Amino acid sequence: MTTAPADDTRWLTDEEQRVWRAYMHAVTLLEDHLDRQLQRDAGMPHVYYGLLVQLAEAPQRRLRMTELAMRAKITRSRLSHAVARLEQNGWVRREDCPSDKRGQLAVLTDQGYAVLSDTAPGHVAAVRQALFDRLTPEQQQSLGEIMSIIAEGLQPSEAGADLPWLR
Amino acid sequence: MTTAPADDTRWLTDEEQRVWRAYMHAVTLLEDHLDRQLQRDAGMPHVYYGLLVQLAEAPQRRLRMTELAMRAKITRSRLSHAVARLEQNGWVRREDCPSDKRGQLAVLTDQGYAVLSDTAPGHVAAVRQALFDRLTPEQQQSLGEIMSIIAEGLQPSEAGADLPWLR
DNA sequence: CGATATAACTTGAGACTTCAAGCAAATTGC
DNA sequence: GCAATTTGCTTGAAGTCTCAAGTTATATCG
Repeated sequence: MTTAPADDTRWLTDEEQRVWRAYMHAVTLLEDHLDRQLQRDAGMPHVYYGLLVQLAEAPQRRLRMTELAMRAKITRSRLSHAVARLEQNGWVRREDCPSDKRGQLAVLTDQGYAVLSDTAPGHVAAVRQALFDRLTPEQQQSLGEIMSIIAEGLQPSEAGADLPWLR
Repeated sequence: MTTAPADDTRWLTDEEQRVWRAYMHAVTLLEDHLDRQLQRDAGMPHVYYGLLVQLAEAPQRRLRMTELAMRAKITRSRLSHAVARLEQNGWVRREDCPSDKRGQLAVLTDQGYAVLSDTAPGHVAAVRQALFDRLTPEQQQSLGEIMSIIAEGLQPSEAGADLPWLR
């Protein structure tokens, strides 16, 4: 005779299930919501918008490709394609890196900066309406702590994720 | 003379910025992480996996397309494409709805169920490792409450989002 | 009943992402 | 110094998602 296979999997409890589903629902709904908002008002998806924001904050409004990819938590490959598109829009420009001939700098153009200025208020409003306006200060703080923990755990002190050999 | 344009935008405070960025980082890192985990171990992205889970839980392991789309928080269109792919894998099958000739049922096949059985433990482990194992019970509860609030606010008591006229 | 509107779902094209592979420049290690 | 490795970034193809438009069936209503 055979014995039933041992199920030593620690399945999620009912309560954990509820938390996990609420998380998934909120996250997908919110990302969809912001994607639509920005596609409509700024003509680009949320990720691309985030790239412009990073550039706007950087000194000289420029960043090395790899640095930008790490800050935005996306792969280099994805960034390459994204910048190509943003370049076509005239919102970003590429420049050769003076110190490293392999390197490329993504530079926010004046036009790109203008788009950002025009659309940022609407975007902030959307974020407020969906998130901050609905949470108490305690919840906001709690959310920040929790998300920091999760993010930290997922970063092998690395962001590229283009690098399969790490992990 | 002209006056400077009034900036009545309620920008995010530094603290709000921190929360918002932590949120974005955690969410993108986690989704990427699970997408890779499932692509590697189950041969499908996270969303598709979620569809199989929904079907597995449904009575008769079948669901109307629209119902499935709502539960998974995706558009009907996206679901159509997804089911087409899952059908090719032999994990889902379409059936005509007996009561409504327009309707379609997505049915989880035995093969689909098997894939789920095989890969669920690994996936649960990944979720635990990334999320639950890192949070205190209080934080887990807090996360559940916060995410429920956000999700609720984003659902016009509707999930389709395919429906521009709502909104 | 018949016209009109609505609902369920699909389709195709274009945009975006991923993955593996590729190229060139910089770095490492004898 | 130079071969081997690593780093920085790009590319193309295949997969996925969005958006608008299309089809068929049901519901509404005068």
